[in-house]
Amino acid sequence: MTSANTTPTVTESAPAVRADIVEAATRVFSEHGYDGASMAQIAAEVGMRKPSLYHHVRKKEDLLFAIHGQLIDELTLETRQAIDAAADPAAQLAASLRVAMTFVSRNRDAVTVFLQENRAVRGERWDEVVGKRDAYERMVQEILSNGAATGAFVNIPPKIASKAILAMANWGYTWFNPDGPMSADEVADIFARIALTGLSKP
Amino acid sequence: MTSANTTPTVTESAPAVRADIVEAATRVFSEHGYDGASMAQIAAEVGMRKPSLYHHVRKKEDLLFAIHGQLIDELTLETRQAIDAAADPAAQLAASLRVAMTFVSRNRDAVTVFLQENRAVRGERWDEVVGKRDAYERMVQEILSNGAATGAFVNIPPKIASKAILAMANWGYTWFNPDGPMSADEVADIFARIALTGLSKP
DNA sequence: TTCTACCTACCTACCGGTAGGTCTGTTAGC
DNA sequence: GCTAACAGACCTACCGGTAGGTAGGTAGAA
Repeated sequence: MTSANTTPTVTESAPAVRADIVEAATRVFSEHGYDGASMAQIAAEVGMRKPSLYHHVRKKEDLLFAIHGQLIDELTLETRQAIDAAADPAAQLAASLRVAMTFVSRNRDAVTVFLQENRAVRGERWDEVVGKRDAYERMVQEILSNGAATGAFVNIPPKIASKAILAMANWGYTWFNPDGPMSADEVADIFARIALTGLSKP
Repeated sequence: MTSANTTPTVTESAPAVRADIVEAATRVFSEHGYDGASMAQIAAEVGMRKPSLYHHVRKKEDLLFAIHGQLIDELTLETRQAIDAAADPAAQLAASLRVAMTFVSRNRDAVTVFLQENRAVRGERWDEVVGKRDAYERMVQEILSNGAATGAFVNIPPKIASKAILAMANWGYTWFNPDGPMSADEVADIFARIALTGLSKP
């Protein structure tokens, strides 16, 4: 049994097919952008005609919504687990960066869509996703303020510092190549080194 | 007399009007994305009808091209000057970050287009822009390898480290608000602190 | 029979871009 | 100084094409 939708915005149907469609949409959106992609392209990727898509999906926007929701849920879960398993703020920060970087590496297309196609992410319908996105960022901010409280980190506004740290991992979607010379873990360790040393007290 | 174009890819006409159009396109592309934006919207922003636009611009793509070219030229120039005016690698790195961050702050729309709309940036026509973009990044990489050579910085692959550093500034386009509580300079100084400490030897 | 999953055919809206005309200010010839 | 030609800048009307989405039908499984 595949996972049920948290918000069933879409006509229920064979969940496996729907997952295939979302996956195909992820690839097509990533390559052509949300506006540049056509439903016909997505349909072709799944091996059906455009109108058949509408048997499983109500609107084009639903696909974008599904991609965003799925991604932020998975990333939040993985990060939460990594944080809980780490001993102190420094280890938590390193673990979060590692999760983020490997996540970007493993889900390049989805991350590309998530970070690049948020123009359409507006209005009531999206508040849920935006809220989760903020909650994710708050997890990182909390590590930073805990670290500042215990004296592990220098006293820098967590809202700004979190931007710097997440930027490193997020930006990976523009350049990181999983088949390149370095693994996501190796890159993450370098970034963690910069971040941890950069935030440590002199 | 206003400045002549470095590459006259577009029908010459009153240069001031053309500049207005590029500026309008920057706003509209930034808000709706390249594919989501229409020539009619851009025309309306300048106060004319769509067909009149084509008196000044040959194709929609020319506008994107103009935005990219203009931005990378300005950013490169400003960064070059800042680097040349700084004494040592550490100061150069801080200065570059400051230039990048204030640039993002001053040209949010253009930077948004530059960083977000590069799907269409392919083919012969764009090689020039891509080359300049790489050259910009190489400037930063050089600071890092110089710093590693003089012993100011720890020995981290400059290609990776430059990604981390540029990420901080670039990512600013997604969140930084010039009317917010902190100035671009203040944020840049924080980032520089993280980067410099993060790269310094233990 | 009824439901699911798919199809062909089609609708409306809008896109980038063109054709071709008009208005206006500048210049040339007398 | 007057007029005729010209060119730049803009317009309305329109084209071919494609987009998202719908109508309505069919084949097969239960």
